[in-house]
Amino acid sequence: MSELPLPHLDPISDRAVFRQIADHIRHAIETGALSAGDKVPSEAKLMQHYGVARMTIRHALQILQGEGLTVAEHGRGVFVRTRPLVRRLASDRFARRHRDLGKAAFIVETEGAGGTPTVDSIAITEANPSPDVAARLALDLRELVVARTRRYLINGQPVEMATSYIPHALAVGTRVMQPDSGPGGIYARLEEKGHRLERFEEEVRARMPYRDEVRALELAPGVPVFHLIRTAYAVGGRAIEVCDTVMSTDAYVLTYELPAS
Amino acid sequence: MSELPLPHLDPISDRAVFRQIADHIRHAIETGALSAGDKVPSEAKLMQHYGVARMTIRHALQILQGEGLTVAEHGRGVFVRTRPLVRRLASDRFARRHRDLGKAAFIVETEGAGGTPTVDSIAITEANPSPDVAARLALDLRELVVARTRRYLINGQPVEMATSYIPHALAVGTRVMQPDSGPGGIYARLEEKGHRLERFEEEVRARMPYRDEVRALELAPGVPVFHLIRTAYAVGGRAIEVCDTVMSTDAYVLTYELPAS
DNA sequence: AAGTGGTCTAGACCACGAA
DNA sequence: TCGTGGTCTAGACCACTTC
Repeated sequence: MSELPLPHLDPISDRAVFRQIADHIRHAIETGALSAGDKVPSEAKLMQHYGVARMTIRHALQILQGEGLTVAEHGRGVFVRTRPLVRRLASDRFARRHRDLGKAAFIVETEGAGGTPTVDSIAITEANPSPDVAARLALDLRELVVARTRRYLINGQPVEMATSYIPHALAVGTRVMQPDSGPGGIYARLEEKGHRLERFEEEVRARMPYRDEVRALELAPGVPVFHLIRTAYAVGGRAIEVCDTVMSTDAYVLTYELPAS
Repeated sequence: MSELPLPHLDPISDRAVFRQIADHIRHAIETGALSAGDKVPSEAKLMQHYGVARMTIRHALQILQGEGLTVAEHGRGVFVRTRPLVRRLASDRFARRHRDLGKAAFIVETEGAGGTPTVDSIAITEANPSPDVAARLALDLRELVVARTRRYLINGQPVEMATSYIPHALAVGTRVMQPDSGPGGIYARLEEKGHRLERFEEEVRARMPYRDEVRALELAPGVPVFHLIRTAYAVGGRAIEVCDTVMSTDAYVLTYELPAS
């Protein structure tokens, strides 16, 4: 406690004790008295400092963890969270000129930013579409779609999980159904087959992650996820792919260009 | 408990008891056995059903609340959260054709969706820009900017808080500095002054809200916020406005159009 | 072994809401 | 008044990390 001067409880305030304690620690983080990676005083020390029961201290720490300000590490202590490398996604990231390089966009961008990219958990299946996917692709529920799932990592840290759905009729006989879809990715394969891409529509939501997302993205408590649903339209207006993506909001800033006219 | 059949604890599992209980209730919500607005069994009933201490039940309920699945109402009970009216923001929402109507975009859109729009907490101040705003507007830190802050509500429910920053030199002698900026809003005023808008750049982040945002937007626990920073560029490339917006992720889906070429 | 957080108990008193 | 959730206590035992 000698390192971190914390105030004492205000006996007059009707603010709950655990909230006051959370306020003190939050303030220390916001002012920089505790900075990223620093250890928060242990529960035992905080109990002694404030003269309250352990559950009260734990409640306060839980508030901060829910706000995404701290992480607890079993047996080591509670630490101020460090922010990972942030990846900026530009709205022209699917422009054709970025696709002719022969390398996937994710690889190029990550290496350009000085990180080491990895892609794993690649699974390719054929199944009937969900009602939502079917509606977006203007398909019947009994038609087949190819689902390509993969997980993206930067410096070994998972940041994004994505599943693409492509009508089976468009995928047959192409590398779309193989783990390595070839230079330029599946968009290049679809364009080779005569489906020239015209535009994409992207829906952006944010929410707290589900349990399996917490596991797959190794999310810290209190970190929301972006949920993107992108539909690719070919010239003529036909939807030829839907991509459903969940990404850590810690690792991404999305940027878009909006027209004025 | 007769209404909601919950399983009992698995004595073999090494999954923590409070997690198992949270799993059961979450499953009931996901399968629709409990739907939006329904009351979760009271703590007392859950204690009896599972034969555990009250703190264990509370811990389980806290997990669900942190996931944004439930809300507790003091003296009434714990309820499955209801989703509010969702507003979809299109990427052409600042196109000039939407501005010539004489009404603010927010009003038109909300009325079109059958809601009642309100704008309050309007504050207009002059001050030096923050380093971030100054950089985006290519201003010196000693120059003045006009800050317009307002809060938007739908059916009395706050959904969005926004602050616009405009270089003082562009705002003098216009209604930009008055609470009612006139038909078409501040963009129309800036264009009248000869600053024809060319494009907007929007940065999208998501995170857990700060305390003051929880208050101002009346956010339920476990609901993240979108944080948008939009910069407006005039023909010639000059940045003429920065708008900083915090919105409930519950109330919004953002949609963007991406070019393929 | 010592220190840390993770889980759980069995109570207490309080504040709020509905009847 | 009664049932509800909100706060808090004072312990217990366990699992993990560091030394």
